[in-house]
Amino acid sequence: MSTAGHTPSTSPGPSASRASIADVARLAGVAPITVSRVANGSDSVRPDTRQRVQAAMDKLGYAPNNAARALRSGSFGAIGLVAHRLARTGESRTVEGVVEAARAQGYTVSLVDVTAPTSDEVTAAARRLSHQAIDGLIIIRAETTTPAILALPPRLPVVVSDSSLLGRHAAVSSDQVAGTRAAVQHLLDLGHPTVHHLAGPADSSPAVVRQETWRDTLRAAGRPVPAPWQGDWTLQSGYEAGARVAADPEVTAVFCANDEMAAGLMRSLHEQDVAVPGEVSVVGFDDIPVAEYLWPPLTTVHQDFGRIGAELVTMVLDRVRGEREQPPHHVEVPTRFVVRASTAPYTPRTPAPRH
Amino acid sequence: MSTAGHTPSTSPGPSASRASIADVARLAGVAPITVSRVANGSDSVRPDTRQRVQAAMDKLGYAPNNAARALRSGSFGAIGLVAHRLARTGESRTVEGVVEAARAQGYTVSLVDVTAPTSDEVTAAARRLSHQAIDGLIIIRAETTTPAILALPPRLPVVVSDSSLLGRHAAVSSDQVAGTRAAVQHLLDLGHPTVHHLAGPADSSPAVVRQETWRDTLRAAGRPVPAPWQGDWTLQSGYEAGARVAADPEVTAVFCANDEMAAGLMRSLHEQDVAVPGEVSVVGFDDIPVAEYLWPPLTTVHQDFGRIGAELVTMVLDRVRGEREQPPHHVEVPTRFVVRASTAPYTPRTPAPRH
DNA sequence: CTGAAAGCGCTTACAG
DNA sequence: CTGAAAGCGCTTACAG
Repeated sequence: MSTAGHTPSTSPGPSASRASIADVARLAGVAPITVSRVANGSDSVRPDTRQRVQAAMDKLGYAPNNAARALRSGSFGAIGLVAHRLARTGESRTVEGVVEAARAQGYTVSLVDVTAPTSDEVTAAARRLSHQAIDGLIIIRAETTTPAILALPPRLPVVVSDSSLLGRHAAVSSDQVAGTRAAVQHLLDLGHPTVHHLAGPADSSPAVVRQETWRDTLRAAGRPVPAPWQGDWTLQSGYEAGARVAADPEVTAVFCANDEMAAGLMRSLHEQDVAVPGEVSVVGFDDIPVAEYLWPPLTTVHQDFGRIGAELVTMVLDRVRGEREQPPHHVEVPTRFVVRASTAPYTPRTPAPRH
Repeated sequence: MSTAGHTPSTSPGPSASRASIADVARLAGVAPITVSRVANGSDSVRPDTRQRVQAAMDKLGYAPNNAARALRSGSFGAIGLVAHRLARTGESRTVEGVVEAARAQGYTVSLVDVTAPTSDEVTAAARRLSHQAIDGLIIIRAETTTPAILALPPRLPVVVSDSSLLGRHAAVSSDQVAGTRAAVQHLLDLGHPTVHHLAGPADSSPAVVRQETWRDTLRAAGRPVPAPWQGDWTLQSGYEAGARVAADPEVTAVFCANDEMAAGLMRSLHEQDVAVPGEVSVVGFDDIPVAEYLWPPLTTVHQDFGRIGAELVTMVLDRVRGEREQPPHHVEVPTRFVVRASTAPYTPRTPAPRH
């Protein structure tokens, strides 16, 4: 390792001190504005001039200073992104979708996370980002159910992926209602007398939508609505719910508000020798990559997070480029119900306790 | 929804047109420089002046223009981050660690992804980011085994989390060697005659390190070294390897280069009625959140991605703040071997094919 | 503790 | 097709 930095640091490519537009202009024998035109791909430069400037840029390793460019032009080539707990599957896949779509449009993404999805935190994060020189802002899953008023910088185009802010901001969200309905109906069609629900946190708007739709679907079918169990999205909370499922032989079908809780639940049932799907059918939500490889493979509602990310970018850049402010509108990305092996036709459970 | 935008858009907080430092100075009756000092928290402002300026800033909803600030001061308050396939567990957890640590230091993160971790792609991404006005650059897992020369902008502090660039750039990485050794030794200690290996892609440097260490550990113990199987990190490739494991009764212990492949492998073995760990012990690498909730719970090597992210930020900001260029150094984050239920003492497998 | 002047590096009008 | 001038909004020296 000590042999590494041996040769003097004259790197092969760009020169050591950062070249400015004036340096390039001097070397090429033109005015700075001409360099600017070449750097920005303007048509109105003679081919030989362009070539001379290009050669000078290459020789000096010129890279335009984006701060200066942004200061003058008012456009930054960057989209701000506020996220919460971004290592979670849905979040990270959405971020990936945003970053890929942004790159395709020539934008980078400025990322800030919040420790809690409260409107204060989100507002502070947005403000920090707007200081960072961004053209538009995407907020991923503020998730709060209180329709918070975000005190965002004026004139900053904003798009959110949280349905709780619908009507107030432009939004992109999954069609949770259709997905939930398909999941619950699937279990009813298999003959289960009713469907139990392991819910997400009560302050999460997607969790609330899923719970309400589960309840409405049962009611529409004239089935009893059991009290839902309260989870918090984590594998651990699904695991803990397993004890209650195992203990109650009336429970033969469980709709979980996400795949992680379904995975935790299934593991708990395995440990207690309750057969899935022989005795209890389990359905998840999200279709995380591992869902297909759980044991048994999980029946779930697929969300297309990548497309949500791409739609968010499309919407925010539409607003960045559009002259006038557009009315808040809403794009709903379809979900897809995926039947695998964690659900089976109803059979009554043997009420005897096991060990 | 049509009732939403009813009240005229005089938002309660900031005024409609963006206020500059001159506007604030005029309102507060001070010079622009004084506003600058207040905005930057300088000590040398009298409390009453500060208060007057603060009031004016609040009234006008003033937010400093970061482009102008950056242009003048040469500091941008942003760290560039190049990532590949960032929705994967290790990547997204590392990104989260980076973003959290950066926020704690008052920095935002400018994120760009590459479609392939080649040196050309990474170089192009770094160049795009350097145009974006960043103070330093973090490259997550370039992953290539060819010690590529990245043509990075001069004077830009760079830290990578790829051990293949060690000695060339400052780096943070997991202690893969210790983790792998612990995993293989654990299986040998359980009495298995040898340990098979489901490897990661050959062009990935962590995959190569894990494979080499697996081989060295077997050799050091005087055990035969079976030909490794080739995977590609995906659940699917683990699942496919399952057919070979099931078909060969000599295989009683498999060290997988990551948890996803281990999960795919275990599902395949379940389907073929090969008992885990009764007949085949399985070990993974990474300790993804679901690992503990797989069936059976997966024995694996825990990597602390969050800490890797934090160390990356510490190192790059050290270089941003330091006057002189420091010699490339290397931080190795410890791994931790976690024994769960997918491994068991050796028993010979029944060679007969089943049902 | 406060300020007048200069300039960071670029691009927007305006000329020619 | 090319350029001289002005200025985007801030902060760095330098005074006082």
